[in-house]
Amino acid sequence: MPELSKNFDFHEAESRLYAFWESKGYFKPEVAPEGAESFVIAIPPPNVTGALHNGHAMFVSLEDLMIRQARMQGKAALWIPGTDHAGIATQLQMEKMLREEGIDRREIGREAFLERTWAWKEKYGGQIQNQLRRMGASCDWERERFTLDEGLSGAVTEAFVTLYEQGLIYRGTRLINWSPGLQTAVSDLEVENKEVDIKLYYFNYPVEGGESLPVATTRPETILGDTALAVNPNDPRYQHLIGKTAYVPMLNRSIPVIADEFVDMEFGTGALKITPGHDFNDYELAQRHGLSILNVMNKDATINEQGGPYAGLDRYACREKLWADMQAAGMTLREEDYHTTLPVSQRGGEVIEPLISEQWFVKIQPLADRAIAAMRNGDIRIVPERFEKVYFHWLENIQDWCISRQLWWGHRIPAWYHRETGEMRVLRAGPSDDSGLWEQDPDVLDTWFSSGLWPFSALGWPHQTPDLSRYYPNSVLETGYDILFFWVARMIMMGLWFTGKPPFHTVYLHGLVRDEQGRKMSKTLGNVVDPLDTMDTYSTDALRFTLLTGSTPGNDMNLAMSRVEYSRNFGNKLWQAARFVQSNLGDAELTPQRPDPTTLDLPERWILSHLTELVETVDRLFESYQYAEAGRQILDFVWEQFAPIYLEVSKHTLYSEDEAAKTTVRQVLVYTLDTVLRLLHPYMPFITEEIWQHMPHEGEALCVAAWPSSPALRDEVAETQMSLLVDLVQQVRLVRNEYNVDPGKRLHALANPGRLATCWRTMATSLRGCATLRTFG
RNA sequence: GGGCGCGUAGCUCAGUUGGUUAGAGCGCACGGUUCACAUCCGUGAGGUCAGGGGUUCGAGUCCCUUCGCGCCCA
Repeated sequence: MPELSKNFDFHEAESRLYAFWESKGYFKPEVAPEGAESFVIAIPPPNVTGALHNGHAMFVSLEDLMIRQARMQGKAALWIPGTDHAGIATQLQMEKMLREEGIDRREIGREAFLERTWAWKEKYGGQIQNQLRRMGASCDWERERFTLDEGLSGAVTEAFVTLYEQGLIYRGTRLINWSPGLQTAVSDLEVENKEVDIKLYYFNYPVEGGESLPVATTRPETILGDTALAVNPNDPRYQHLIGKTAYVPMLNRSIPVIADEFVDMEFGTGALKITPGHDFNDYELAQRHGLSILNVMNKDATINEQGGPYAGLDRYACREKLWADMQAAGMTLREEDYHTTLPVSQRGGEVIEPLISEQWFVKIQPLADRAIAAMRNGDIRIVPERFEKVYFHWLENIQDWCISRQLWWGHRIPAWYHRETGEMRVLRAGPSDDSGLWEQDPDVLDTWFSSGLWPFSALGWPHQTPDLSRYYPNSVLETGYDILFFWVARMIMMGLWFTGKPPFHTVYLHGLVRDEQGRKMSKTLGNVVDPLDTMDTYSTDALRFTLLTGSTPGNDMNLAMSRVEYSRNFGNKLWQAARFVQSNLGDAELTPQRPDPTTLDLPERWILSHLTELVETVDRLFESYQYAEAGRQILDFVWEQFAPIYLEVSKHTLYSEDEAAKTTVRQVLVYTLDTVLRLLHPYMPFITEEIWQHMPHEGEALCVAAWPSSPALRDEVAETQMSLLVDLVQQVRLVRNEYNVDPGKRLHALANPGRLATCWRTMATSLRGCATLRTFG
């Protein structure tokens, strides 16, 4: 067996070992015995345009840990890799690149745009996969999928048409969230609320008979779309105006004054202008009262012809001009500073405009009901549990899902319209007649519609493939809590609906990776830590171990480089311990078998007792997903017990002439190190594999070696006796320190061991070594 | 407005059925070059576990409350 080098050259080893594993097919579930229980994770598919960031590093570390442990347990472990076409994100990136060439996408048209995007994807879309490989991700790359590939597109069509046939997808004209920057509808979830300081504008709304009603608004431009005024029926101030006619400022359009209890008498002036075409509350109120709905805005948020003289103005320009005109007309009262939240686009950041528009929706309640039930009856659970409450709250108050997007990059909606008759058909295969009169809906689907199918579409659904029957349902779904609604809840809804089974039994949610001060990493703040740099400096194993031991489920983690450095140092400690073991094995043929308990002396009984405890603790912690604590326990064992105590004590025997004792100690060293390497492999796959290959081992690779079972060598007597000895060493060191004795100087020590005399006598030599004593007795 | 999380040493974090004297790393101070490791070893300083109240033989841990920070939902 070649000697271990003085230090671990991780740069060289990482790529070599990864290539070795992959070429051997270890990442494929087929390495497990036929009929083995399966363990399946579908990767949260990164954006195809993406580059590795710490969020990816976190999920890779966790999922690879789970997969590697399952593989070692003999399960058919399958981690399905893939990428997401990420509609909006990718299209924006492509548009930007075109702009840099001076091209507007509309100039080249849809076909050419898609062609270029595909070409770009083929050329550059692969970098994230290679970065996942660098992280050590043991995915089955032969099963890699892309959400826009043929199979998955088929799944999307099947899902869409099925829901349509079931009456759960409909097309309708409704008030939706419109992103003027992206020029598309977005779902509720893609709208974020941002706190802002703006103005609240007070003015007099003219009412018939020369009267007026004072009203306040934050968006004066919406006045143009008012179709009613509302007051609270119990408000004595405005009783006399109910039922009268008011006149829209500057347009003089007649609108009614109505009464509705919804109006808050305390807020503003206690009177409300109703703009059903541009406000969700007003829209509902208008439905209740049968008010007309007026749209005064174009898709680019300029005012349309309904705005009369203001037509063509941008919404904010209109706000100023209209207000100025009203001031000139003496209708305004005052402007107040006002703190509130505004809806902004998750992607573009611009203010979202509620707009009346014809879109496709999923009638989601029936799907949500099943998703609620599956969580309630325990078919699915979330780690940590508290997120179940969040999940229930969202599903119990869910709104229909707007799934159409006015983009080009995505799954085109499988609906066709007849140019002449206007007839619409929703079809799996497109119109059968080639009259050329059928035109496909130009819109594409929300990216999350296809991601929602991922756990089964990635396995071949709707076809009953062998993979689908073998690996669905998946086992665990691991991702960040920030996409619990976007992705997790939707996978559960879709999975239950289309397959009748929960797509996985456990959802593990991790937190955000923040910078050392707990700030979100962002390019503008300049505090982004590139995991590729971290791996270059400290190794992949160090980054993984840090992420895995530094975070608890559902909680954010502040990533401190000092911790990564410490993890790197831990790897070195393990490496050096392995070098010591290796260099003291002699010529004997050894295997990593459990040592024969009858041959063991105190130190051996002691270390194996702690090893027993470690294996059992790690197992228990793994079962409850406490990977951080488990990792720290392994580190503690190596750094507090195995290396500083057992290795030191073992020298006494190893450097002696007692061949039988030497064989026992070597056996214990090999066995203990082997067990530690197995436990640690899911955390630090590279360094553990490298050491393992250089130690006596059975089998081809640690990657596919068996997960350790408990040696069942707990020995409390040995633990107690040994800890007394360890204390003794510590006391001697303390005394030396206190009296400033040269650490190299050998001392004479006297002790009265009482009934521990025998035990102490056997240990005398070891103790002399640890405490640098000349004599001890 | 409703819900959730966090607050433990200067900094980053552990501490999951309540149980000895609250732990670790980094940093700091002091001391160490022979035989695995300076990516190391030894010794040490440093904490009203955010504040207050309660339950208990016993609370960092459970309950109530206040304050601060953050997140989600409306």
